[in-house]
Amino acid sequence: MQRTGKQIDYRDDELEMAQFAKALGHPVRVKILRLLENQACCFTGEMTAMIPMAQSTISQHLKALHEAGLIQGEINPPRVKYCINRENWERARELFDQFFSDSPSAFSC
Amino acid sequence: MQRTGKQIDYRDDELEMAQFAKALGHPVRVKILRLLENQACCFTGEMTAMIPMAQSTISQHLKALHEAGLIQGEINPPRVKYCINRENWERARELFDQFFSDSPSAFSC
DNA sequence: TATTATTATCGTAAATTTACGATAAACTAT
DNA sequence: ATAGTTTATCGTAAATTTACGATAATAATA
Repeated sequence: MQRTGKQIDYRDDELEMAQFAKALGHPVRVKILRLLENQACCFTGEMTAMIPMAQSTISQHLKALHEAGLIQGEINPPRVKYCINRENWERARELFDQFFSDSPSAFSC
Repeated sequence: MQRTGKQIDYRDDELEMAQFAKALGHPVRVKILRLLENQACCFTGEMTAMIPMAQSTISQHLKALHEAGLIQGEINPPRVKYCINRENWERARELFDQFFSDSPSAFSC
């Protein structure tokens, strides 16, 4: 909560990882990304039709994914077409891949 | 928040993904896992020495990682030796790998 | 201009997360 | 038994997240 002045020196990739992971840390956001991955839909409305949640809540989750950089929106009035952000998606893949594979020695502890 | 009776039918792997991701969703937990990955340390005390956070806070984060299944603790009185949980680590790797690589078509949207 | 359709934002309440210090618990060693 | 060491848990306060309904914003269309 950062109530003290103490600052922890995180590495850039630690912060990046955590940010991407945080965005993936809710099942509905995972579901949304899967839908976009499979091109099952792209417009916000299609998601709100498939997921029984208030439209405002979906929009909020889309915002979170957008702010994390995992998706991008293209205005196509009056609708918005969402897509996966190719560049950051690759970056996230890279980070997770490195993170999980980087450590053959870790299990002998 | 689940204040309504509405239940969303998440797939098992969506829930699993989200849970692992949530555990990875804080930089200090990423750092802790990296330390364990690199075998830079194993005992709780070594982490509290390296990370300028209250011992109770570190312990709380360790609990979160433990509950997510990413680490396991072995009591070695009066200390506790933490290690990465091999089985779940593999599972997480698999899930993230699938998730990120499963979709060559997603970018043409 | 008024209407319609789609999406974002606002205001909110409840739940959860995060951080801390203090304390308890568990086990050794004296 | 007592003291010391290490770690978990408790109690807490502040921040953030999550969900909702209501409303605003935007642009096409009638």
